[in-house]
Amino acid sequence: MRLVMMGTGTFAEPTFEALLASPHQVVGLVTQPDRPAGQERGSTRQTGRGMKTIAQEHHIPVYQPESINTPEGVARLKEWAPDLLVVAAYGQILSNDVLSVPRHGGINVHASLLPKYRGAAPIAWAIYHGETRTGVTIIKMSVHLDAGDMLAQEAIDIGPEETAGELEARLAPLGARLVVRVIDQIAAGTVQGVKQDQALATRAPKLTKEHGLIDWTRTAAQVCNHVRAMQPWPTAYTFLHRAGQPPLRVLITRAVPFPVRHDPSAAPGTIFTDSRRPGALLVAAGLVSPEERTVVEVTELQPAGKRRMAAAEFLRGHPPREGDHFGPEKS
RNA sequence: CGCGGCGUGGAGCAGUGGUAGCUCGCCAGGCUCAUAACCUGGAGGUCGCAGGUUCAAAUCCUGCCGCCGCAA
Repeated sequence: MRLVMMGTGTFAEPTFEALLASPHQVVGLVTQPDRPAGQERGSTRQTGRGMKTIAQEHHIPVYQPESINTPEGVARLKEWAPDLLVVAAYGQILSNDVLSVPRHGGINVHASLLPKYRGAAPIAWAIYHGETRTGVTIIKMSVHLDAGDMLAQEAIDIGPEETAGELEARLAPLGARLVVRVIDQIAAGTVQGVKQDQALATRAPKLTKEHGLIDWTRTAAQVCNHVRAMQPWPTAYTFLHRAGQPPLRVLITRAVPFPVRHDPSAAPGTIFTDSRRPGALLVAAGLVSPEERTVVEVTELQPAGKRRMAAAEFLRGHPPREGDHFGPEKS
């Protein structure tokens, strides 16, 4: 079959490479336009090789429209005369006109166990809500977001300390395997779809920076899920409040629940240490019962303008004083 | 020329014109049944680099290099 790949980012790469390795013919790549890429900064942010680079290595034509849902976009797709669109983390909703171009329409690789977590950030929201199991679903695309019939699904466990970035890295190859299987079935005419149960559908909206703000009144487990879910982007953050000093923005990059029973009268966000845990930065979190307040151990963080550091290092320069606490910018 | 923060002994920080300091680590010794323990002594910095202002600069000014955050 003649395939057009539509996708952006590291999640799409394994799928793209699997298509290229398959007997099917990849006739084009549609990906997001190049955004003005900031300065190179030594740090190795680029985990993937880039969809565009992969396409060029295989001499696949690339199309990067601001919107694919224009007459021009549809025309370009028609020129490629695809039998099927394969979509993974493309970032644009496809119009009916676009989906009507190929005779088999489009299929989407979605990183959740649909119908749960429909939307742009299924991995992060699954972790945020404390799920212990998630997976990949291949769906027939329809005009309604992530609501089409399910063509294949496979589940995996989520590690107790696994971040969204780590989980994505495991889900991407899983999706690539599934999608190739589904394409073979479509080609053979043996594919079978299963309707989604609308009643079980939940939303996983696109993340923004504001989603990173930590609410210390939630329980320790919830705060830690939040931290994992926001990693590596947009990253959980809070503000360090000290007497006589302006709030210091602090990114929290790793945190685990610390199983101690803690004084319920201590306010959420209060910073303290414990002799049983030398070098540990502990933060009071929300109540789980009137008698028990849970505690978060922050193990890695990044103060504004500084590099990422272990909690023990941070404590040397910021020894906790009475009244120091984490919280929103104003408190 | 997108905006901003920062570069001070091995680590993290304070110090904004006048003898370079704190916490941790390290070395030596002491104390203790014991403790992220405590006590004593010690090593380790040309305060990113180069100019300038000044009697005097980590501290003010200019340029450069490097690191980081935001915005994309």
